Order: sequence, then C-alpha cells, then structure tokens
Amino acid sequence: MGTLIGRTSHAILNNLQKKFREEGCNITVEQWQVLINLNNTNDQFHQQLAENTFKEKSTITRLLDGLEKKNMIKRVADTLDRRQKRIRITSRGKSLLNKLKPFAHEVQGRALNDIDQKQMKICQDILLKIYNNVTGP
Amino acid sequence: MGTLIGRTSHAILNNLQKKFREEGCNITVEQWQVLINLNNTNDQFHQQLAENTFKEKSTITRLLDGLEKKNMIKRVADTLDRRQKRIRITSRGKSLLNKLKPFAHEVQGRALNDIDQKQMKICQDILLKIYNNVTGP
DNA sequence: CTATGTTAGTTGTATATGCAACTAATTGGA
DNA sequence: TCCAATTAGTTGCATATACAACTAACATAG
Repeated sequence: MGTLIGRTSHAILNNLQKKFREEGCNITVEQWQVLINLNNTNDQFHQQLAENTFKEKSTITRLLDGLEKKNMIKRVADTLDRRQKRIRITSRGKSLLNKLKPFAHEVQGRALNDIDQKQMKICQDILLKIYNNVTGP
Repeated sequence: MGTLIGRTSHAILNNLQKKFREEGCNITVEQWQVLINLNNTNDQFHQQLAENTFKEKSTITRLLDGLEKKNMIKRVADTLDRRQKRIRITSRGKSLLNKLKPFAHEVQGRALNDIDQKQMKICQDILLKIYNNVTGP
C-alpha cells in the first residue's frame, strides 16, 4: 500500500513537472506549490507557509530563495517582530500562475479521468485516515 | 487530491525512516526498498531492479553505492554480457532485513489502523487507476 | 536593566532524484 | 571484418528534503 501511494504521488509530480518543462515554464512543481499557496493567502509568515505546504521551514527557505531569484516572491520583514518575514507573491508570480493553471488542470484531468466520484471520495477519506494515523497525536 | 496523496506518501516514508533511526538502524527507507526487492528476487540486473523499484537507473546506481559500501549487496558483472551487472543481496543484507521487518510491520500496522478492508481495496484501485492514467500509453 | 531562555529564519551536511552526457560493451549491417 | 548504432551502467549537475547547529531578535524573570 505504501509503495502504491508513493509511486502514484511520484508519477503525478513527475508528469506535471514534465508538462511545465515542455511548455517552457522555468519552475519546479515544489515552487509552484508554494506559489499556489501564496496566491490563496498572500503575505503569510515563513513558518505559516511551511505548515500550509507541509514542508520543513528549511525547505521553504530554499524554495523561497529560488522564487525570489526569479522575482516571483518578495520577503518582507515584519515591522513588529523583525525576525518574522512576510512572503508576498509578486505580479510576475501571479501571471506565471495564470500561465500554469491550464497545464495543471490538464494533468489533473488526465489523472482523474474515468474515475467514479464516490469511490474517489472514499479514497480520499482513507488517505486522510492513513495520514492522521501516521502523524497523529 | 494530488496534494493529499503526496503528503500521505511523505508521512509514511518519514515515519518509517524515523523508526529505523530510532532503532539504531543505519539505513534509509529507499535503500531498504531496494533490499526488500532483492530479497524477493535476488541477482536481478541493475535495470530490472530499477523497473521493479520504480526508480531511475541513475538513482539505483547511487543507492547501490551506499548499500555496497555497507556490504549489504554485491555487484557481479555478467559473464555473457559484461555490461550488465547482477545485484546480489549479502547475508549481512538479509539479516538487516530481518531486523527491520518488525519495525516496518509496526509502522504499517499503525498506518492502516482502523481502516475498512473493502474501502482500502477501493482506494488501492483508484490509486492504481490514477497511476495508469498518468503514466499510461 | 541584564541574563537567560525562546523563537524565526538561515546555513551546513547528507541523501534522493531527474535528466543529459558520458564510457564501455554488444550488435548489426555493408 | 569493420564501422555505426544501440544498450548497460556511471557520472555531472541541479533541485528537494531532513535534521542539527547556528544567528538574530524578542521575551521574561530577577
């Protein structure tokens, strides 16, 4: 079961990454995940972003390094607590997301093609259950 | 959906890796996956092993480097075609696997705790369907 | 106010991975 | 037979990740 989950996850990410590359988009799927998250909720603190993307804060540091270099995001030190940094998606970042959206949509459509909605709901519930079992209290 | 699959996979691997480390076992889950596979079918060619573990051949090269350094496997050049190498698990590798087995079992038990078998079957079918959709012809 | 502890984010180090370029060995065709 | 194309595995290079150690900034007790 673990193997199946792992290789399915892997296949999806890989497929999406390939699509991005083929379309000439200079971004990794992990960076894209961060951008998506910022587009939903902008100006998150570094740590919040880490929690929301389920990534380590050090991993976020490096993803943000890459995104900042490409001018997709900015780090803004908080005025009240200068340790904290707010992460802001730039207009360049937003327009990249818009460009990526149809590609992500296409891959998702292919992935979920011909799948029964009820069964998929069950699958999601099981995965969440497993996730909670493993990370649980 | 992709996100859920991804973070569940991640959580499982992470949990298992922690368990291995806590128990003082000097091995990564990826190396363990390779060992498991070799224990099922020994003396596979490098490339076969890559296919069976769903990993790139270059990834396998490095995993085998690590395993060979720890004397868990041996690479044996084929006599008929000297390009090909048979990968053989050593007795040391086998005994490590035996040591790891209960830990893997424990993590799997925790992960699948309180999960309905029928629903899990549905979940597996969906995951396989997604996998095939994505990698498919 | 100062010392001590805590927290946010970064950096060092190691492993895993993808892809392309490479090397060595085999095969196939002229 | 000899050269071109193919194949098995390795290596170079870039990114993602985990974990621990680190730095800077804040908080709090005395």
